[in-house]
Amino acid sequence: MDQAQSHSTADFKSFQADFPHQGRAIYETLFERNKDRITTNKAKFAVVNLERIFTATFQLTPRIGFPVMSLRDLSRATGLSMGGIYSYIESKERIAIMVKDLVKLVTEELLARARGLSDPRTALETAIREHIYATEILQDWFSFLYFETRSLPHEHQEESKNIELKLETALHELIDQVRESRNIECGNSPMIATTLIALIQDRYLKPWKHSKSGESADDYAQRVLALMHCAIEHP
Amino acid sequence: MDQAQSHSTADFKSFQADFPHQGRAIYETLFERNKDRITTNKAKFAVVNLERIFTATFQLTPRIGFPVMSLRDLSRATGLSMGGIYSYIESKERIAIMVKDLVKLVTEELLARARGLSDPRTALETAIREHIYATEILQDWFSFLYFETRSLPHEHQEESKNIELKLETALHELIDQVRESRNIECGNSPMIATTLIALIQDRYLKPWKHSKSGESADDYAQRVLALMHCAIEHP
DNA sequence: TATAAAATCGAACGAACGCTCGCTTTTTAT
DNA sequence: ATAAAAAGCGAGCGTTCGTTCGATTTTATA
Repeated sequence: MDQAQSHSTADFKSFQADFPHQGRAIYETLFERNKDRITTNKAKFAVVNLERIFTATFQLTPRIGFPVMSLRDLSRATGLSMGGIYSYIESKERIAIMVKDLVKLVTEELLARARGLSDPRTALETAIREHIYATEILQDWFSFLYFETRSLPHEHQEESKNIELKLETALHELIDQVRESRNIECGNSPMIATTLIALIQDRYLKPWKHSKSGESADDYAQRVLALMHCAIEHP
Repeated sequence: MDQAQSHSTADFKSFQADFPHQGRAIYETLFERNKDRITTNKAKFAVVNLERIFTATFQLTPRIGFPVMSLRDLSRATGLSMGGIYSYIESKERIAIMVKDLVKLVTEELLARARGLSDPRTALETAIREHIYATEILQDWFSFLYFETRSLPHEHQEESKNIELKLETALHELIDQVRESRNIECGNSPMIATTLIALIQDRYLKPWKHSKSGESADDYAQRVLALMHCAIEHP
């Protein structure tokens, strides 16, 4: 119990200290969840090579886009042969599907934890703050999914949109709960939820804008929350 | 004078009535601006075929992305042969560059007009409202540029980002002017400008979200402006 | 250290790509 | 109506793509 909730802390540093989806743990997760599609059996090999594959993908795609990245590019950037790569993916598009899978997993875990908090205001703030923190750590993954959703097979494309729609609905409901507890009535909760998601995304989608200012994730989260409370309280 | 300012009106319908970049006029502009690259001489042919090419592009790319759209796809969707298409574009990537060009033209025109208004509050509101209206009319163009900027040659990629950066700077300065005139001091103007752009973009980038609610451009603009004034006045 | 198993390799394959160019059809002008 | 000019065509070019599979190297086991 204590452990399961241990990283619902309020600043980035302590979030990062307990956040499970970082470093090689990501690739252990990926390996476990795709064991049947991967011909290599030993985690020892899989983890290091999956890391190579995704690191190279995130290095190549922001400049040129996923469809333009060829497996020869990927082979060069990973140091693996084409055949080597294909013992970890059954097809090129599987790379994109695995990214979608991890982003979905992380988003749902964070949302579930926030929803578990009893106080609506704390739940709402935690949901937003932790999404900003998680997308800071997993920027490459979230950014890739946003821009490359079009490269996914149709059913996975729909699933990718649903990740966002579910989060938006959850935020909108939490906002309504906060307002109820304070007897504020206003119909613009969906608009505020849209704004919040747009701001969370803006930060990880436009590093060329945000990294220039150098604002920390903590400061950004604080600004987003301030704007949110302003909008909630002055309808 | 009167005529030059004639479409700075406050609702979508009257904006649309005077907005020049609509229908075949777009393709006349495109033809004029690319005459030297287009082997066809007569506007009569160019306008109808450019329209076919861009209509087909905007029909194909949202599902599959620009790099995956082949010229054979485009040939099928336009009814033109491959050779026919190549008398209007010198290369596939020129399609994307022409989109960037038009979006840049429209954005700069709107911004210049808004800046020309003397009252800061009116200027700020006009800039935002008209951007929402213009992106409603030219949704395909703005959406294409956002997602396919990666397919552009490097220098055009930079230019595409600069369109957004210039708009953001302009909005942030206008917000400061509004605050000055009311003696409100606060350092979060850049954050509000970021929010405004994120909200304008959200609407044209996610039709699968916004068209569901059926909210009109007028209503959306009203909500965005309300949120903005709330944020400006309660620092 | 020998041997079986697992992991890795990369040349080769058919398909599809962007683009060209000699030809045909349509339009314009006399 | 006829000739010259413009527009449109599409098979074919060289290249590159994602993917495969028999050969080779590395690892695990005894």
